[in-house]
Amino acid sequence: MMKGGPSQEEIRRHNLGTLLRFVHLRGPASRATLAESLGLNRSTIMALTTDLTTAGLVREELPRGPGRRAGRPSLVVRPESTRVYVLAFEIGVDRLVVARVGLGGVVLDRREGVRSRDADAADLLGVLVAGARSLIRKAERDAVCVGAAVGFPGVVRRSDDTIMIGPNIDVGDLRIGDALARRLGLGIPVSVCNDANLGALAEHERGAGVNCDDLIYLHGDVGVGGGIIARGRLLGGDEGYAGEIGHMIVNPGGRPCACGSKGCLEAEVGERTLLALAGREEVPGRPGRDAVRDVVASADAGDIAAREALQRVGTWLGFGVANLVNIFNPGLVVFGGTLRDIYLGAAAQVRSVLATGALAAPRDKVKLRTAALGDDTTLVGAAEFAFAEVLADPVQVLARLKAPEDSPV
Amino acid sequence: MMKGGPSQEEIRRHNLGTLLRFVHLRGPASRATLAESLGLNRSTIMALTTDLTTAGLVREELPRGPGRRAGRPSLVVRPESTRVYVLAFEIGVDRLVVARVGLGGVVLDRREGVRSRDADAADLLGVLVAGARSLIRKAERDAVCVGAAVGFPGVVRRSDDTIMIGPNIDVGDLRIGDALARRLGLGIPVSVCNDANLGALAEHERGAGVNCDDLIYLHGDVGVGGGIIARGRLLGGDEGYAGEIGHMIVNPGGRPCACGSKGCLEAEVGERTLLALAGREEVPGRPGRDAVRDVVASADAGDIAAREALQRVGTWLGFGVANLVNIFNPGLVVFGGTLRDIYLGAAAQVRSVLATGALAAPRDKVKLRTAALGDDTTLVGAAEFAFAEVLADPVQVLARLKAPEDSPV
DNA sequence: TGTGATTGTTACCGCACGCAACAAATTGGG
DNA sequence: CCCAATTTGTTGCGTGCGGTAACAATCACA
Repeated sequence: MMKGGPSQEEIRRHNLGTLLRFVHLRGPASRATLAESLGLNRSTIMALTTDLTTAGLVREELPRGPGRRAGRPSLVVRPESTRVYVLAFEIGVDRLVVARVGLGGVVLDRREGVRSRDADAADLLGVLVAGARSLIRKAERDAVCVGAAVGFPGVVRRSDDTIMIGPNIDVGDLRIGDALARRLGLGIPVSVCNDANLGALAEHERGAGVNCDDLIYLHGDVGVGGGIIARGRLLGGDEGYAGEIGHMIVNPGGRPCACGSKGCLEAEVGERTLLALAGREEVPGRPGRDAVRDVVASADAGDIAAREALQRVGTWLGFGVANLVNIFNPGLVVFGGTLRDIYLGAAAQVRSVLATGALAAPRDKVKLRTAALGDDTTLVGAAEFAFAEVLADPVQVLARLKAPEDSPV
Repeated sequence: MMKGGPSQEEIRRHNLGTLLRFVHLRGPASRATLAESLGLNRSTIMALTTDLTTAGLVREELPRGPGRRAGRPSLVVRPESTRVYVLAFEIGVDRLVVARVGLGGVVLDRREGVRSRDADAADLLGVLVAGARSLIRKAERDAVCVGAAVGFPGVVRRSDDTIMIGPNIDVGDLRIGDALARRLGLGIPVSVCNDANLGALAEHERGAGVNCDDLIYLHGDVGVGGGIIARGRLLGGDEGYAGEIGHMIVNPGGRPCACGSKGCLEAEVGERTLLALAGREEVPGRPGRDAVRDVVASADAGDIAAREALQRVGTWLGFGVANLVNIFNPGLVVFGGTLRDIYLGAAAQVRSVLATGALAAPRDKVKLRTAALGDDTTLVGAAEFAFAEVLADPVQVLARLKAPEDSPV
């Protein structure tokens, strides 16, 4: 049923993780604040911060400037942002990004490049590896990489990080996580995760949903993806495929979708459909994002075709959101990627459909927002995903990384 | 952020709860089995069982008959099924049920009655209270009631158990949980929960989904409801409304639904629609369940209209399931209530639509099953819901119940 | 009847956290 | 400039929980 090991070690692990996560997500905090927030004793907080300091994960400093209250000033615990970092990769349909993200969520350095839609897997890997190496080279001498993750626009199996479908990027049978890990040679695994799932994670932890434990993130690119945060955690489902909201059938018998079905949300509100409805041609080599923005701008400027296209797309988006609201009762729905622009251009229509299509009770309190992290949702999500292991067991993970010669596993 | 209290007590609570839950769900088990399954030491298991025995929650006995292996026979820990029980209420559209369910999940005693569809809230409460009192009277002298819960076919807010909508049962502004608790006078709160949510819980813990931590339960009655189990826990959403799958719009612009929208799953596959499509009239006073069974039987016997009605309903059900599979990636979808009969009569159609409407990856391993608990899903779920508190903190809850005069809270 | 195997029982140990007392650092007032 | 009040760092000690090990109890089998 379950194996827990000695439970006292688990308490310690849990408390170390909670403390580290606190300063990672909410920034530097005084020991007093930590004791208050975590509900732990002063002495316990000291023991924990001492451990983390020894491990090199946090630093304790005297607060600068004059304290506002009387009494001995409390030591400020801050994450070692420059010494502890992860590699975050984003594989987009139109771009490739690699970033070095420090503990605390600071993007220390990044490399970004466009990607032509017919480039193959080998090109892709080469660019990512070269970018990562260059980032690592520029890092400080004593910096430690504690994780790495890739955001990918496709269906990814959780058990072995295998890409099952990559509708807009062909990677064949390649396990890009393993391939990247091998070629980087850092001795750390590279996770692969669906881009919209990562977006949900990012918006939940650092974006529009920091105060909401039940939210849905909808991401538009060439396709439409989604991620669900339930009870504060990303929903994976039985094999990690959960969140493929883009293939919810909102219009049975509607427009054909790349997945083989008809009337999927993706088929009705995707970039290509919007352009077609607005009477525009897809320009090869031009990022879809710009084209979508252009349609929204034209609609604002009075273009009838663009306006009708947006309204039509907004209607189907509204049906999709209504269904999600009924099924999940989220506190928040976040629109990212091209859906951000589409929502901004069709909010009234979306809300109108939602008003008739969703039950009053779950509809009453749900908020609709655009992604607060802009175009970095996937990247930030990948970084958070990569940090997950360290946050779950800070000391052990760091001990393993610092003595790679000794213990084989 | 969080308050945990002394962490060691939490460990104890957790282990006591885990042990009690084990024998509650999987039946009597030897100490040796428990030690193995929970990953705890013999001595720890002894300490835990001693606590639970003292509290009167379990009993330890020498195993009957000859043991099969050599060595000293291990004491068997079994739940005190007759001494510790909960009250489970089911408010159905056509029936009312009260049951006394013992720890371990045994239905010790029950009272069931039909309910006319125009009965009001006062009648309803009267019947339930009378039934419960009669059950309590017949119980043993030293039996302890440790919880109570009601399954209700409507939208229920979690924070205060208020019924927001009861489409087929009018209870006005009445908070039936509080009302029941007051009239029973047992000093224990009575929870109220959506019936299909409870069905999901029941099928997960004692039905078709015991080995599946990500499943969806679909329940058909007059309306259609649902419940989602994700990572082994019931999904509630922001306010507890999650699971209103019956109001997912599968057919935009389709049949009008009681909720005001059109083309909801409930409107397309509900009892009334099936009867209408099959050319049958609703007979006042006749339980819908029988009418649905009759249609399925007729279809099997060759009735063309019934067959076409089933096929049509099966198509929409298939679209609904396909969407759920794409969004959640469940390992299992369970059909209960009238949907059990409908699925049995239209399985081929449902699977056919699922095959084209869901992505290959999540579709590949999902299983479709009928409810293993038959018509008792809601009742069993209510019992499990009522047991939740004792299982979370066995000793404290029992201590509170045994000394109600002393501590005010 | 004796032997090996398995488990119940008990005393003891390590560990994590809370508590309380004391030292240190700061603010503010006389 | 000094002192009281306040807040926090630091340290030693106590409590409680689970693990370990040794011994006693009970079974199957030869």
